[in-house]
Amino acid sequence: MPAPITEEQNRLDRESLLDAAETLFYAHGIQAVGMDRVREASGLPLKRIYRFFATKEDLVVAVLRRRDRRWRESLTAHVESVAEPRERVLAVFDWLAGWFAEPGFRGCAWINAHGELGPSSEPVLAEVRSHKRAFHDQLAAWVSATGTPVAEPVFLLAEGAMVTAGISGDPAPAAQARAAVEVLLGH
Amino acid sequence: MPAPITEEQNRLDRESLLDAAETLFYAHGIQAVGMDRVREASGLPLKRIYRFFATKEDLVVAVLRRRDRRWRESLTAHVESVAEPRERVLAVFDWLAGWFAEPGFRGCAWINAHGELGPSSEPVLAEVRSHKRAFHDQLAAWVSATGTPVAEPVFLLAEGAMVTAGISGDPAPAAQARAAVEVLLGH
DNA sequence: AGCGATGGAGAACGCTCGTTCTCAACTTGA
DNA sequence: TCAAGTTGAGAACGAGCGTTCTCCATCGCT
Repeated sequence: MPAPITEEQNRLDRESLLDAAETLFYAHGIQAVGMDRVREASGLPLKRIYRFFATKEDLVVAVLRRRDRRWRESLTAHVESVAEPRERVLAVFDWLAGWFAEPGFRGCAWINAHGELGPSSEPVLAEVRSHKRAFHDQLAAWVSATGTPVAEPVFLLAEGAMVTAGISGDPAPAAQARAAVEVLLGH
Repeated sequence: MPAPITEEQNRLDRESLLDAAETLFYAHGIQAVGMDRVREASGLPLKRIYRFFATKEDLVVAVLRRRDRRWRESLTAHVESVAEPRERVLAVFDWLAGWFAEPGFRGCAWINAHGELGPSSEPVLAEVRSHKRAFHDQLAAWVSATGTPVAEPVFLLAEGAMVTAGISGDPAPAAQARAAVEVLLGH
């Protein structure tokens, strides 16, 4: 064996690749970003990229999957740092407010991916549904801990806030949704 | 002048073109549908299509604009056939339920277009924002007639229902949002 | 030192897209 | 009837895509 690549280097490069692809896809849309731009941004040769992921579609799914893990971990960490069940549910919307206000925020990556590839890519559609179901179930668990059966409307308010903030560029929907959730949870 | 086309024929063909484009764009996504497929479905020569709309982007904007007019007219007709203000607001969600249950429903065309072209087409982005603002303002007027200051959460519930029904394919979010609106409007 | 396999850089391929062009057929006014 | 100009059908073009291939430098091993 001649000039191998260490297992550790492989892992680092794979993360760089996912970093570059995620940033580009989120900022410009998936279909608008060619594999050449991913190569340029990641610094990896095309050959290596296609050894990690056999097709662009595989790369897209991997990006969404990693983003899902990180997104829900970040949300969970924020929410579960609060003790009281009712406050926990409200903390979801505080976290959303922070997300919406981040520079470069362009809406929910999964809603956007659904709009772009939902009709044409079965694996991407499955990944989007999986993410939304996971978020729904997590949120429903937090809501149910308050003893108030309002999981569905709270979820719809969160989704409405995401899509509206994404389109308008205004983070205000997070606070508006939060206020409505306070009412639904009872005073 | 040799072989002209009547003004009336022009109008009919233009509508056929918009019909074909709207159906295809909505079903398969905008970027996934080439101008050749629009030509085939509309039966119009490419030359004529480009005389109506100089670019595909112009066609997309025209499709969204006509759909916006029809969509809001249909909603308004349904809602304003009801007299009582509170019932009017609830009628919005009945209308949404009917829409979500239509065969071929694939979510909100504007949310989808935003996901596809929001980052890359300024005219499409403007059209999406214009539609959402118009819907918001109309809905807010209906809500404000009830004397209850809950226009924003009602709008977010509607948006959340649209995006969730679009991704899941399940029309249930309309009824869930309706139930929450009943609570917000007071019993 | 030399062999052989591997990696990187990017050219190349096949395809599809949006858009434009060619050209024969046709309609109409003189 | 004839000339003129518009129309329709589709070929053609240039660009960009995802993906694969070529080629050379590089390294480990005997």
